[in-house]
Amino acid sequence: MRVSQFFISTLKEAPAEAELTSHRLMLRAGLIRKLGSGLYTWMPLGLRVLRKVEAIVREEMNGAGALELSMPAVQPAELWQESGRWQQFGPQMLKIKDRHQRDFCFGPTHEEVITDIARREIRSYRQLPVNFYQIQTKFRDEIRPRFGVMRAREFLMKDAYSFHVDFADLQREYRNMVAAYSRIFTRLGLDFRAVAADPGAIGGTGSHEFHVLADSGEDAIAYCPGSDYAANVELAEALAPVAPRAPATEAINKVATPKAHTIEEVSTLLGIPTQRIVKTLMVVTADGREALLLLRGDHMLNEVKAGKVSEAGSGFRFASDAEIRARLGTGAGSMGPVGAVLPIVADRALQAISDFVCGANEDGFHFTGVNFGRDLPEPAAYVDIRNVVAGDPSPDGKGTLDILRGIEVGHVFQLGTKYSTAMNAHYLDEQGQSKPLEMGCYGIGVSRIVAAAIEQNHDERGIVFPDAMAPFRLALVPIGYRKSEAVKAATDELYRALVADGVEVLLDDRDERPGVMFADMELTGIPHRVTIGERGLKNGELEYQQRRDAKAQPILLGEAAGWLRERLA
RNA sequence: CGGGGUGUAGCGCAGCCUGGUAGCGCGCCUGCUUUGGGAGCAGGAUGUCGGAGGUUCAAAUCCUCUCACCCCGACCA
Repeated sequence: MRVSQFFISTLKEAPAEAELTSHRLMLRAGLIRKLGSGLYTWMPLGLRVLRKVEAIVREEMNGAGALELSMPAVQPAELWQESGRWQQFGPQMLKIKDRHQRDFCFGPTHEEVITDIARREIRSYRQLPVNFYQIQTKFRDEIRPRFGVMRAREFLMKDAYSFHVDFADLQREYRNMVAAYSRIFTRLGLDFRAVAADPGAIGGTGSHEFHVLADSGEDAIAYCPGSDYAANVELAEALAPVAPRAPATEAINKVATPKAHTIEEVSTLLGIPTQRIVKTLMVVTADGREALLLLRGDHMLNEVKAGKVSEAGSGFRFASDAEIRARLGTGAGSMGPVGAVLPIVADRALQAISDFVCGANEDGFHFTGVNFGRDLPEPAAYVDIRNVVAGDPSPDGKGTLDILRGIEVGHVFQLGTKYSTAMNAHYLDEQGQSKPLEMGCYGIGVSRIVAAAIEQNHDERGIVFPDAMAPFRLALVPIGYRKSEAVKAATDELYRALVADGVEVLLDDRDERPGVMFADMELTGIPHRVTIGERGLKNGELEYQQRRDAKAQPILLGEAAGWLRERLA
């Protein structure tokens, strides 16, 4: 491709709205343009990248035995009412009406449609197992779209759904998909990690996420350097402390802590480390029950875990200041469990705490020297409701945890019979018995991968695409293409040879100054570059440089085509 | 949805407080010169100042409403 025949539209400055590096670079490089919130046009250059990712995903899915199909993006409401998700999915689903005022949605996912296909088409165990997938545009009306295509409302997703006679076969296919995903992200040249995850709203018995590792990632991953343990922090278990609780040595004492409302402020004021302060949070469940959650001051509440304990239930929220005052007679900065009449949920770490500090349920006062079993009742149970932190023991007992940040680009679920039961998708087994289909589902955020790859691979000059997803493999940059016959002749000959070899080469034949061409080729992340100039041609040489290299190396003009063919193979 | 912020030329921004002819840089167009790291000179085009209403002799500027977008939280590929 010649730049003069293509469309390159780079920017020196990124629009002010773009904060994240990958978003800025995608805009600057002209890969995408924004249409509206969470809506992006993929420009020709960007679309080439997206198609590369798509092709690799497709190849590996096919290779793993999955079958591609294509389902409608617009889906009738009836299916969602049947599964119970028409209401449950909530405002994130874009609901639309047709001319007859019938309800539809723009598909945020396709469990319902595929289950409908399965119940119509799959009648016998002889048709199983089967794994269907598609690569398709999805729409989720996110509360807050951000970071460009990283969290767009309209995005490209590969979604696969498998059906099985029993759970054992589902687990077999699940492992098959995990292996396929690992091949996909490896081929894409990404540094990634598969981690155990919370199945969340989609439900089911087990799930793993695939994360591209990047400091800017929105998810925290707990992993054990000494073993293969890795889990989303949402899920990673914080073990109960092994050390027994030290005996109480202090008497309970009320101290004035004016203007100290946060754990940090109380710690500084009293000169007591945050580990010996107990943090009290008041929550209200969806059905109006109230409870207190207790955590060590240096720990953070894990809302996913807390949502699973009965006192909090699913869908709890934090109590408002007014509710706290009404129940405890104090502000949020001085609340505590001593004398409180609410159910208490204590984190496991508190099993080992003694002589601690907590709010006194009186504005501007805290207690010191507090001990469970003496100053307040021992909590009925200690449960895991906190986020693990670096240095915590690994749940597999093989060392300590460390924390990494990642961008979720894939998620696999064992759904079991959740949808097949709700939607009556059954098959007949060998004995002629009707059984619900066991089901798995497997997603990859295709468009998000592009952003994640850039997040992981860039420098001050721009994008550094892994070879496998670059829009072009090689840039030819002639200097004086329209001035020097020698440069033009050498460039055209090399270009023809490379095109004949099937190399995806971009020839910058614009009448631009060298700096402009270099800057554009680097910004857009093309991994290899050959510069052709009169200076080198005098010695029969061209210059070759990889995107990550600081300097170019000379290559002989006569051998260039062959050398590059080998190099790029 | 709660909290914070921004809307002025394609992009980045100034002007607003203290009302009085709408500006700067980059980009774009033309010409000449230049040509190994985002060129120089000369000339040029481009704005319903997000929208509506109000105050005023006069509104980008003050007031009210509204819309859009961005950032921080809960959701997710």
